[in-house]
Amino acid sequence: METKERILHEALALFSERGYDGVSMRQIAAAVGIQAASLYSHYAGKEYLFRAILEFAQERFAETMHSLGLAADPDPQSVMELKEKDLQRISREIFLHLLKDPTAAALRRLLTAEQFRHSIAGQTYQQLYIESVLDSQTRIFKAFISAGTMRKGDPAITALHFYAPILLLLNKYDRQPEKEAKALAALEAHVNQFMRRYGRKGNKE
Amino acid sequence: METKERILHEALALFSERGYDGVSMRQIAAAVGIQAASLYSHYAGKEYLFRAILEFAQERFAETMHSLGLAADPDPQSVMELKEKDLQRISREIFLHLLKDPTAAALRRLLTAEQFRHSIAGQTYQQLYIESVLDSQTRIFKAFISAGTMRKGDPAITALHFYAPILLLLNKYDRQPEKEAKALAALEAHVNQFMRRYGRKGNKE
DNA sequence: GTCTATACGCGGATAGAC
DNA sequence: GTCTATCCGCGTATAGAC
Repeated sequence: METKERILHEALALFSERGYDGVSMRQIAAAVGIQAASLYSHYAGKEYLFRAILEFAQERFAETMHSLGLAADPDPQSVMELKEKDLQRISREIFLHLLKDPTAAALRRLLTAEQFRHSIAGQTYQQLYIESVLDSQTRIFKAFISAGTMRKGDPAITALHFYAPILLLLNKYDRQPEKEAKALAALEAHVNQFMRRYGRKGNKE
Repeated sequence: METKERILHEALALFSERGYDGVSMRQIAAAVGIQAASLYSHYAGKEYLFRAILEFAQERFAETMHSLGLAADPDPQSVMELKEKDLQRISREIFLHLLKDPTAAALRRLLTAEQFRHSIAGQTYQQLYIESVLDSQTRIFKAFISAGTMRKGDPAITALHFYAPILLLLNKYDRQPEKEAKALAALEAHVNQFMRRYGRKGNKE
């Protein structure tokens, strides 16, 4: 990996643990194994390094969503082909990814922590972890409702009901890595109860 | 207000905007109108001041919950007397309080931002904004389900379905104070759809 | 591109007078 | 309890040699 990339990853790891102001350029350089002055050959300053991390976050997030079949600009056809069981798979995959993938978890923590201090970080956090996911889910549920797979209801609120608990569980189990099994059980219980309440078959209850 | 209290409130306001490491003791002193050295007559150091804020957060939160009829250690009788319509009122009141009350909003933002850096802040965040609320709501829904007011289902998951969207909406509209009306409309739509899905009368759909 | 050396301000904190 | 004065380390960043 090139030095510039190594700097970005080491900085991300440190920032996500101690915050932007809690990490010095010297410490980042030490983690990379170079002198602090050398960082300035790659990034014009600490702020520029931080912005590069924000851009990296957006790229990574888009890639992840795409690989899970949740592109920001999806093929309408592919949305129609999604089934209810895909929701179980997708929610589980996205949950584990955001919880355990070191880079994804570091980015999420960093954006969460810095959202109020740097307006760009706030916008990025909002865009990635709230709006883009809700939009994506809203499209899916709209298709489900049209197709009769799900009960009628505002698709945006339905997406909120599906996604918000996932985000809260992520938050809750973030600091308790030893309870991963419990986290997954809670996630599954959430999705199951959601299906019973929102799915067509749920009316039998 | 005593100097010690003024220090705590000014520090809270500054920390919540710029973070713990983003605010110096000199800046806090300037906001209060004294010299930095004088702060040490009230708090032994920056860390001690921060911990005092965390303790204050717990007290304030408990008071707020109590005034909304959501004590941490509730009278079982009072829980039974809650009605469905109380949910609308409570959710609206707690939402507006956490969103707009300056002290409550500052505490929430500060704890959100610092949760990964100071383990005590992380515990406090988790305790206040996740566990205590979910526990409280779980008790209420358990009572509702027993009383037949609500459909059967895991009360803990039901609480998750009720509270998680509120927390997400709080997060979403935190940086958009001009959209308060929209935020309240979304909150009401959430609670309404929740009622239709979970309430007894919802079966008619 | 990386190094050493260095500039210079600001950080938390303390001493001691009033 | 508040002030002035001060300590000293660490922060970001630059200059210039290799």
